[in-house]
Amino acid sequence: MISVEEIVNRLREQGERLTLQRRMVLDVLCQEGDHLSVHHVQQQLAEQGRDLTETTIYRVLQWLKERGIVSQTDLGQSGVVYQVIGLRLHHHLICLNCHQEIELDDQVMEALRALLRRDYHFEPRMDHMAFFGLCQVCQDYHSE
Amino acid sequence: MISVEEIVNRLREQGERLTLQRRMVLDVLCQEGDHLSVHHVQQQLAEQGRDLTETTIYRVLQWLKERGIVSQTDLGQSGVVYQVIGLRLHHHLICLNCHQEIELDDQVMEALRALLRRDYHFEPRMDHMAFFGLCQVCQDYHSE
DNA sequence: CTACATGCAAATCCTTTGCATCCAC
DNA sequence: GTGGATGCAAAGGATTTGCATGTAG
Repeated sequence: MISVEEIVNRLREQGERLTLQRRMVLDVLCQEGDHLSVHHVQQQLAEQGRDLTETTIYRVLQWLKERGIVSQTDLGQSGVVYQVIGLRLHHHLICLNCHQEIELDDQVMEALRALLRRDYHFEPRMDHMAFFGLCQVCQDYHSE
Repeated sequence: MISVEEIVNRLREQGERLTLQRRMVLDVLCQEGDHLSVHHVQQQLAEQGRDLTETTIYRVLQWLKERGIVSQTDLGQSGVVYQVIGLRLHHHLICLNCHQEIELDDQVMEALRALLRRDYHFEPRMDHMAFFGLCQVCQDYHSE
């Protein structure tokens, strides 16, 4: 489990500047955990009476992403979402037809990761992927 | 190898309406093959003295995508590109740091495709993927 | 003939930028 | 004190929409 304290300490050790706004965004990310959009982060904070500009949220999330703290995922119709890396590691299968989102265990990525490391000397950052295709129901329907 | 004729015939058999504009977009996609953006398609056509509105290009590409004729890929910094599926099948590794793009043989996707089909009854449409991470040079640099 | 596709202009959505002010270290 | 972060307003870019007109089947 990952806590805000843990992340803050890690960043401080790296000599990063910890502002109130950065802590606020991290708070929400750790509380909510899943699939937070920029707008969603702002809403959550507003409900707690803590206001942040969208601009700042974009900048903080970008900053966290560059430091490997959060992942950024484009879920297609559901937009772009952010998530603390390591907090409930998983991925998604998204149906192009009915837009159903199926959750995918991280384990399925291991073989591909290993292959990319070994054969391409590439260090993948596949922390929250979205794969598109057709779910079983829509496959059957399409082939009728 | 896939030709415009072949695609047009396939669509006609499905009862799709074949307009001049749709043929024009298909022409460019089959001629150029690789990584065509909406803007790029428009430019290519303009050079041949054949003008199309961006709106129409968006609509045609969307239409082709829904019918499984073209793939749509977000390459990150390099934007969104389209490509005829089956025409030089490949994928990309993209460095988050230096933005280098490494080409990836389609073969590496087979195991994951098989797993998604078998364990999730999901028919993946992974025809032109982009995976992000760090290339060897940037890994070494980052760890200094 | 008719339903569907296109062109144009305008709207919309998401994200970034410039610049003055503020604050963490 | 000072460099970097924030807030605000405005710009930017990509994509979508409404509606009149055109055209494939």
